[in-house]
Amino acid sequence: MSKAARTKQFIIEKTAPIFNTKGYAGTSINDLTFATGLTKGSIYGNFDNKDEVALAAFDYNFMRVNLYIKSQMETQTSIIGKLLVYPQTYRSFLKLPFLAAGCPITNTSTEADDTHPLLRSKATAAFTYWRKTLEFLINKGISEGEIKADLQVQEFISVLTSLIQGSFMQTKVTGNLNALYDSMDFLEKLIRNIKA
Amino acid sequence: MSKAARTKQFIIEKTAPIFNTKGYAGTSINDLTFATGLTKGSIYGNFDNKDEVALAAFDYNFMRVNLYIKSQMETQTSIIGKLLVYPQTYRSFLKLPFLAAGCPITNTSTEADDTHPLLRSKATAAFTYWRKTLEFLINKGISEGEIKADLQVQEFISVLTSLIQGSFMQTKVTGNLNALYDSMDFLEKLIRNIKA
DNA sequence: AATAAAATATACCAATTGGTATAAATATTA
DNA sequence: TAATATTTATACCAATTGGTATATTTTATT
Repeated sequence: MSKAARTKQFIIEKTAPIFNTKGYAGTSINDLTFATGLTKGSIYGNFDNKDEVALAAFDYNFMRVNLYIKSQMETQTSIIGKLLVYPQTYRSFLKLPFLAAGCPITNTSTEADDTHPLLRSKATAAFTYWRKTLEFLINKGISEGEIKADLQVQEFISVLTSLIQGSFMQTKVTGNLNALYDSMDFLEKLIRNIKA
Repeated sequence: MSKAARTKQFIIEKTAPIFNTKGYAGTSINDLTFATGLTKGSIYGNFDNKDEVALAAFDYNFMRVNLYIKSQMETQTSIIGKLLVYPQTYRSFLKLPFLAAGCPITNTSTEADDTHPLLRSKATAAFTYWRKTLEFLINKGISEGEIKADLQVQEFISVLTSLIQGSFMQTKVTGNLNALYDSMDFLEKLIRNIKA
């Protein structure tokens, strides 16, 4: 790994939480120099513009959530067990630094949907990826006989993702954990209920 | 209504959609003059600063959604019918100008949760109000025998609000209506299912 | 160790940011 | 209608915005 690649990575890691917290419009180049301890020249030597840093930061934020979920799933053998990782992860978001500032998909979606096409397409791709992952898991569960064959897969996926995004956002802003816990309780019942 | 009051109202009405679309940090004073056709002096003559316009704009955006829901509920006699107004409203968001740029609560929540205490408390209050409204309706339904007496009211409210917020946001950013329709189908089943 | 290449810091740029003082125009009231 | 109060426009402010040219330092190669 060259020095340049390492610095680039360093900039991404240090600035990703800033973008997730303050948003794209709310984050200035000065914020980036402050977070990294580097100068403007150094940042513009590694990235063409603010956009590029923001896009890389989103990828990084999304990847961190993803890797965590994946690693937790590996500790589970059943499909139901793997699906339960989602409510369990978001339930404990306060202990997870990459979720403390909010879900990067939610944050990016609401800001970028009408303002920033590039970030928006990143957020859209993240949803697509998430849904594909769920689809693959559930279909596997169905073909292996663990999950009910008559499950309405797409509806189930929509409900799961909506419950997570909606309840997490609500709890983040109100500071009241109940909305999150209630919804995750409900989601866990839903997941256990699709068992064949 | 004095000229000043009318101008103030005019500024709020014209700028509210801008704040809802671009967010607080993404909206400049210039955007406000552009949207209103007024000059900076005129805006600062009616508001102390950008914050005040933003807060008034949020109130206005929230009120519009609220009034619409309320008016739709008045066409319904049963509590179940009134509850069904929520999924029906969000389902048809494309036809509703005040929801086309996204739900003001969601947009404000995700931007302000870690950055803007005043806006954040507005968003929190909006959630509290929404939940109280639901609580009142459901408890009325229970006492009148229309709704199951053993319903877990708080959990139901959390699930309802989360499904709406999460699915609407997802559909807004991906442009795919299915996530919204799926979740609203599911929510409608949930609502019909709490009938005594 | 010398040289070429890459990375970083400094100093700058025009444009835009939120905000203000003041003058001109418009409403309101006596 | 005249006087007063309010509302709006103009012109300005310092600070910050994203970005760049260039000089200096650091890294990699021979």
